[in-house]
Amino acid sequence: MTHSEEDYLKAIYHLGDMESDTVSTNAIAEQMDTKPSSVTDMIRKLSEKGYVSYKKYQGVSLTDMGIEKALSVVRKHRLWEVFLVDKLDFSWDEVHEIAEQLEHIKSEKLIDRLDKHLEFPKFDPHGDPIPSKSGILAKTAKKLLNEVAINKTGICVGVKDSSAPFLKFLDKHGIALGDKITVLDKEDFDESLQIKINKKTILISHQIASNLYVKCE
Amino acid sequence: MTHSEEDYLKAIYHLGDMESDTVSTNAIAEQMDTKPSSVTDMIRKLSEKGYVSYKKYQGVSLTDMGIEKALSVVRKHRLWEVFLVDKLDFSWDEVHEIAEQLEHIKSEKLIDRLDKHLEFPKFDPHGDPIPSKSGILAKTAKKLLNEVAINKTGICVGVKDSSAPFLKFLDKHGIALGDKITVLDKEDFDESLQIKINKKTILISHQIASNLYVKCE
DNA sequence: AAAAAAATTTAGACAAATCTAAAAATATGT
DNA sequence: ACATATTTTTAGATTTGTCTAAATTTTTTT
Repeated sequence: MTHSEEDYLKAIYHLGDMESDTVSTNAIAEQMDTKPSSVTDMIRKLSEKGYVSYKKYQGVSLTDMGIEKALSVVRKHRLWEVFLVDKLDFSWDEVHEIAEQLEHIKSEKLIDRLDKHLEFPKFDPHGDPIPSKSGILAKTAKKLLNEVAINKTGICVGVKDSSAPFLKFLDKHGIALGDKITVLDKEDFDESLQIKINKKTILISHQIASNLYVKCE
Repeated sequence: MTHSEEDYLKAIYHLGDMESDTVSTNAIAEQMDTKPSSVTDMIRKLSEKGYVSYKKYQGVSLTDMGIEKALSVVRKHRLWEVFLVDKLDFSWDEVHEIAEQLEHIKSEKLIDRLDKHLEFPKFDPHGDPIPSKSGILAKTAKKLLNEVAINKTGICVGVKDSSAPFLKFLDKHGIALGDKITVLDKEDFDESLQIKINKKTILISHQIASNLYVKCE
C-alpha cells in the first residue's frame, strides 16, 4: 500500500462519510487537488486490489477492506495530531500538514505505543473521534453552536471549517477546545450570537457560530 | 529533495565518514541494497543539483551542501530513535527501521520541538552522537569494551562482530544489549578482562572485549 | 426526444527511480 | 606490458503516478 493509495482511500472515506452513496470522480479530484483522469487510473488500481467497488461512469464506494484501511489511516492521522498538540505544544491549526506525512509511517507497534503514551485519547484536537484499533468510531453528540438554544451551555469540541484562517480567528478570540460556552442571546436581524466564554461576554457572527461544534449535556 | 535522494546522501555520508576519500559506486550500491547502475543515475542527479562532486569513474564525495543535508537527516533519524526508546519504550534494537521512515518527515519546527521535548539529547540509543541544528557533531560516546579504563562503567550498546557464533557466545554468558558492564581488572598477560555484569563477576578474553561496544557517560 | 453541457474514461506522453545486459574504463597479476 | 578481472557507465526497458487532449458516456436543457 503506497502513500498515494492511502491518500485516495482517505479522501473517498471522507467524501462518502456524509452521503453514504457512491463518490464521484470529480469530487475526489477536487478533494485531492489532482485531475479526474488521474483519479480514474487510481480507482481502477484500487478496484483491482479490492479496496473499492467500481463500475465505469458510476462512481466508487469503499469495500469493507477499503473502510478498514481508511479508518486505520484516519486513526494514525488523528493520534499524531494529539501528539503534536499535547506533547510538542503545537497549536491545533498547525498540525494537519505534519500529520498528513506522519499518517503514512508503517508500524503497527508504533501506533499502539503512541496511543498508550497519549493515554488512549478519544478525540483529536479538532474534536473528531479517533477510530479504535478495531475500527470502531465513537459518535459525539456534536451540535453547531448556532443550533444551541438561549441560556443553554455547551463544551467546544470541534470545528466544521478547519481552515487555518478560521482556527487562527478562534485562537485570537480566546476560543479553544474544551471551553464552556453559554448562549446568552440571538439577534434576529443577522443571527449573530451573544455568548459567554471564559467569564467574558462576546458577540460572534452567524458564520462563526455555524462552524463551531459544541457538546451539550 | 526526495526520500531517495536523502537516503543516498546519508549512505554517502556514512561511507565517507571513515575514509574521507571519495566513495565508490559499488560501495554505495551494497550499502543501499541496489544496483551500481542505479547508483550512477542518482549520483549524476545529485551532482547536477550540487550535493555531491563527481567525476566519471572517480567516485563521489559530498559537497558542503551535501554534508549539511546528510547531517540534517542523521539528526532527524537519531532524535526519532531517542523518542522511540525514551518515550514509547521501544528497545534499542527495534528502532532503526521506524526511524528510517520518520527521518524523512519534513518540518523544521517538528524537529526543533521534538529536540526540546527530549531535553536536547546528545547521543542516540546506540551511543552515536546527534548532530546539532547547525550541523556540529559531538565525538561518539561509543567505545570498544577493551578501551574502557578500570573501574569505569558502560552500557552495552552494540557489537562490532555480528556473526552468529559471537552472538551465541554473548547469549550463553548472559551478556545482553542494554546491560551495565563495569571493568574490574585487566590481565597484562593475555589482555583478558574481569568485568561485573548483572551482579556477577566474569572473565572475558580480549577478543570478546574488542568486539563489544559500550557507551560511557 | 434531440441538442448541449458536464462528467468520465481512454490514449498517449512524461518524470522518477529502478532494473538488465552490454560496453567502456580502470585495476590487477604475472 | 599485456591479458584478465573488476568496476563503472551506458542504453534501453519497466513501474508508479501523474498529465493533456480527445473520445465517450451520462445528465441536463430546451
